[in-house]
Amino acid sequence: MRIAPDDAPAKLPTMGVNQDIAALLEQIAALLELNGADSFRASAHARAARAIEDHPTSLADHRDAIDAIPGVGKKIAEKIREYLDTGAMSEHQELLAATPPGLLQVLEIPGLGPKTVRAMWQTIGVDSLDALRRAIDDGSILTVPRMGAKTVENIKAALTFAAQAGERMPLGVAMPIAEAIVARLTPIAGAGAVAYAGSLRRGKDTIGDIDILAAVTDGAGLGEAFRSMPEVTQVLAAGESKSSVRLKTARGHVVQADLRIVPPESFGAAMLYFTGSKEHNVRLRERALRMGMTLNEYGLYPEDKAKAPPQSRGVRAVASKTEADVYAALELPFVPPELREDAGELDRPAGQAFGLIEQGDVRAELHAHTTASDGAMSIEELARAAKSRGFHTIAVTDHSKSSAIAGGLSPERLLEHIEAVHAARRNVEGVTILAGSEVDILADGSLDYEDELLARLDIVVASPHASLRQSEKEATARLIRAVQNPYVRILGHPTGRIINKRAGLSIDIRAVAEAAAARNVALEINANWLRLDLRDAHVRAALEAGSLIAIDCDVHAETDFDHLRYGVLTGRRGGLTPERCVNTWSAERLRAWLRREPGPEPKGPKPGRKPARR
DNA sequence: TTATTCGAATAACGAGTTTCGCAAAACTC
Repeated sequence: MRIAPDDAPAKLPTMGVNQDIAALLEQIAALLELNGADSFRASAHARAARAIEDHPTSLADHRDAIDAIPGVGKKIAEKIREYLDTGAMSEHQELLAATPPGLLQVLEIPGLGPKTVRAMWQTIGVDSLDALRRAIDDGSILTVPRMGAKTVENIKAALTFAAQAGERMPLGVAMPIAEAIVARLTPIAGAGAVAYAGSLRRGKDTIGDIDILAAVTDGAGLGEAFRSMPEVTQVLAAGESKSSVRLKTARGHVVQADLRIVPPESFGAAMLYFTGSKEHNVRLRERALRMGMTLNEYGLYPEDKAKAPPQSRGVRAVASKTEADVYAALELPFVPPELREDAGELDRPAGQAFGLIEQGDVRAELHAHTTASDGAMSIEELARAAKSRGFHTIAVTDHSKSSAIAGGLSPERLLEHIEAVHAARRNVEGVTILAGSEVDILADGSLDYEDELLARLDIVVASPHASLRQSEKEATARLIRAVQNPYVRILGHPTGRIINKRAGLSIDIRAVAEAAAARNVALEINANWLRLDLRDAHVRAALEAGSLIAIDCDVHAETDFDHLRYGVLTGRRGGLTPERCVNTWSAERLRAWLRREPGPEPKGPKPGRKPARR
């Protein structure tokens, strides 16, 4: 189905057990901070929450694996078991009883940290966003220690910002904004370099704020230009080397952007620092210390125990100019930005490259719609567009009959459509046009067309579109049954999530990927930036389970081909190599895979007859 | 709270900017 940004919001969190546990631990971390507990205790809970959020298997089913997760120690493992047994964590309940729940929202406001929020609570009883607004209005907020007129102004602006900005911004919204800023600042930087960094460069599916780095000898003009861009609504910081602004784009997006200026010789070290993740940087700095060096955003320096930072004392850096220099000096392989998450990427020995997929490797689009269902192009227009992008193969996969609002094809119309594809082949040379279908996976895991009809297709993409609020168990069984259909080649947008709008199916990705691997079926990364489904953690788990991956743009209009970069970024975050991605294969290899005999029949009662050979 | 390393004690990155109140805390990435 065509997914556009203006789709009606429908927030329906259907969370898995891991997500529930992660949310609880996250909240415990915030509550600990508010109660003035040891900050290391708080951050330990936050770290554990992140680890569990991305853990591929449900902790409910793998209780013995809990202690093995890095960042989860004895105490937190106990709390998780308590939750699995009782549905609650007593420490969480106690903290909640001792802390007004509204304080958690106050803590979310940028610029307000735990110390300040706690002070406001203890001195004037601010216990919610409403209470905070009242305290601002009646001036009582000024009686809080270390609270002045300027801070109050900033809080007011932050409240407005939070109301406008809402959730984290999708990758596909943030990227063009960042590129526009870079394009604007580059001429001003002269010989210097300007680049975006942060979670955007790491390719995360959503972005908190936009980070821009400039490497120039004199940055005064650049900082000024950045702060006076027409979209800027507020300047948060205006230092020599650092500026921070809030801006509102012409399309109404509200976002914070930071500019950091460093001397050209520090560009690599600064890119590392500003790209993050913070956790990755901490590991790098710890490693540097163990090797007798210290790493900051200006470079990697010999550690000499002096208090003042080395760059201010004219100490010569061991490495600083490029990221690769710094990694090499730390005896590490160059880590692609997408993998810098402190998720084991530093365990790889130097000299062993990651070999991740690149956009140029992709030679086929295997999920596209035409005017026959809800696409904007005819078959021939689609084929020519694919050819102009350098693809050797394009699959026409219009919707099946149950997707009525998307103009799904009846069996009769599908037969006609197959003929139309065959006819188009005669008119468009130089690209292979596959006759396929994006077939709905019904709630019970059966498909929307009979096997006899599926047998006539070159490729079947099976996707869930409805019943997206099933339990994890039902959803997993549903998808496994779908990949076991002998004609299915790709499992399309497996969870059906829409970023910031719909959580989608919660699944045991490992079980689904194992079933797919056994049948030689590929799991799709839907590259549409509102989907990015599979998501990064799922890709990693799928690869570990031995599954193939497809990256598809789910093309409905010509510009949808441009989404490919987001799908590739997501694949890279999951550690995807070209070999494991069917879209990178030669036309011959792809053809052989599509025509292959299906894998062994699943165990247990057989759902259907043996497939006929096509 | 976790991970690590002298196994019970210890460390857990590093810098810029703002604000408040005149040196230092707080916050952010």
